[in-house]
Amino acid sequence: MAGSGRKPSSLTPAATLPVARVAVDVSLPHLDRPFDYLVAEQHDAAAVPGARVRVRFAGRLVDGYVLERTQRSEHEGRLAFLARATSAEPVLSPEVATLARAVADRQAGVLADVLRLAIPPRHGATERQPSPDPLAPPAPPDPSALARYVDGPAALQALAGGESPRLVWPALPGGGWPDEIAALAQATLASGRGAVVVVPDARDADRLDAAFAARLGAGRHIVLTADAGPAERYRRFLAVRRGSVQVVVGTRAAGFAPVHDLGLVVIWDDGDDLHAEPRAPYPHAREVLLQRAHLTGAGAVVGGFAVTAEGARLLTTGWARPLEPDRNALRAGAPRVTPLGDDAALARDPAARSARLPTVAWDAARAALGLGRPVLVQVPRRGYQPALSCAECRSPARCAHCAGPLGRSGRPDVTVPACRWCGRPAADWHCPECGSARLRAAVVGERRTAEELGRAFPGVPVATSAGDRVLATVAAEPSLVVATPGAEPVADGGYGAALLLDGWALLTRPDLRAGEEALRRWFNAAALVRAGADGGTVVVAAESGLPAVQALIRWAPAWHAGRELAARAELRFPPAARLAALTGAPAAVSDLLAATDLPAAAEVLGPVPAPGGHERLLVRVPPRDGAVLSAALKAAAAARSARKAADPVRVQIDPIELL
DNA sequence: TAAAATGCATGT
DNA sequence: CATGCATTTTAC
Repeated sequence: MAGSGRKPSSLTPAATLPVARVAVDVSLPHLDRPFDYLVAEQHDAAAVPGARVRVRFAGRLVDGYVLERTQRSEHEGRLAFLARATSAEPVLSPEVATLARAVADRQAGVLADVLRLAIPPRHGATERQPSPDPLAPPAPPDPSALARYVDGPAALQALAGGESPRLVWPALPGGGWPDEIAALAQATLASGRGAVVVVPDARDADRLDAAFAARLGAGRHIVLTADAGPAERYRRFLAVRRGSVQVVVGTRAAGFAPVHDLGLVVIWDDGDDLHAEPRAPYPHAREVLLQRAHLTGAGAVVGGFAVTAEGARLLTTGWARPLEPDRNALRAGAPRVTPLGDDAALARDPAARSARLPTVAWDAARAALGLGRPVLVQVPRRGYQPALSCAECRSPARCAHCAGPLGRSGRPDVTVPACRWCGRPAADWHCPECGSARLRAAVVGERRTAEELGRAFPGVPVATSAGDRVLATVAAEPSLVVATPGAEPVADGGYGAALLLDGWALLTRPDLRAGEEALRRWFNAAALVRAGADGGTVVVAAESGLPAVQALIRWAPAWHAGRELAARAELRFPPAARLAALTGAPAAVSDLLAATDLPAAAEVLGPVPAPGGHERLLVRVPPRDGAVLSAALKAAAAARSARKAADPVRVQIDPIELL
């Protein structure tokens, strides 16, 4: 102290609320809590709750957000001053701060990682520009906008009246859904509240953009997707945060959009795995939005042509109610569905063998083309991993111990199939459905469909839509449109027919959502086809006895979802259980597991080998223990990071891609 | 990446 | 067993 005067003496703390609680941008689990700093007079005005700041943390300068300003600190030691107040823009709203904390907790992850997903990078020049003035609330929509659903008009009236209905919405086929979502947002706006709508990809966001502009007029909604540049992205984010716009449409990160007075969250096609965030802590947009509705008391709509098992569970727990289609509207709108029968019949069909296009499908396509209408052909994507199923009845092969999917790591004649979850070999496997002991690998999709179709229908133009060359729309003219699932263009007036040729490749995929996922893709394609009364036909290359095929024929998504949920409950799969996947170096995984205070009901499956010399281990608990499990895993990870354990372990809650 | 805490060699 | 210097740890 006898030396030169030190810098704290040159700074004066702010007169009131001199302490800032700061969420520092540090991903270490044991440092995932607020840290207190003194606010110097010169930073007093800018360091408001929600503002970005820079602080000296363990020697280095890091970014952070002010969570709150307080008079005193609980911290025993000396407080450092904020190094600087980056800007006075309160980008982190209290509501989003609470949401991000809850999401981090559920995912056994760190707040800083969630905030990185929730808040776009700052763009200073943009921040200096004003955002537009907010518009007055619009008139509520005519309740008839949802007249095709039994309780649709009532739902709109409830939203307009400030209530918060929670709905699972099996959407009617056709192109009406973007306007129906726009009507839900309009009703919410009429109550003075805002809405957040999350869709799987930018193409769906574009469709909603058009529908919202048509229904709400200009300036009432904003699109938040990843593809805008940094300045534009920040400009739109600020317009939302400043309250200029109360309706947000976008992809998964838009689920965190800081909409003022949130009244409604909507997720469209929640079974699409694009809703699963690939970056830590791997939150799923549906879970983010449901958590948000829970925390804020906002309404929630889980919609899509298909219904997921998670959606069905919201109904069985009573958290949500169904928004049921009117029976007449369904009968009038759904296409006619023809299953192709078993594949023994296909094998005898010479047309199927030569052109790979069964006669039934060929006839349906020719009829539609004859009426001057386009035909959609859905083909599997390349690269499905072969999974094992019963050679007789095609049921997926499952482990007798934990019901995980069976796989084979090497040649069929030398290796024994083993469970991909717990690693147990399944040498004496027998099919629980039919008793057969023979296994077969899944059918792998073919790629030459477009050329072959061109030869089968000479003179008819063939377009493809897949991968990075995706078409948005096709004209109401005779053409063949070959598309992979998720890349189907919308046809003006609807397709005359759709041929769903990927039946077995979809149904025997190795993940536990195979049936649900196959049906979801079929529904999404079939919804683009004209109504049966208008000649619309869907041909599906799968056996009519399968529940997924039955659900398509009867257009009964909720029925299938209920069955799927029951099946998951039987097998103790999510959402009827909570799973945590721990992946990393073998020693690190066992170290983390040993440090975890597991709930009594926890079941440990594995470890099994994972790519890169890693191992993966699963922990399964009943749903009610989900929060306890996440907290225990987080605590164990914190203990590891505190003692500087080198190799990391990835923790994923209910990971979407369980092989 | 800065201060504090701890470790360690050196000289009495 | 102080002292000075190097290394490790903490994290406001």
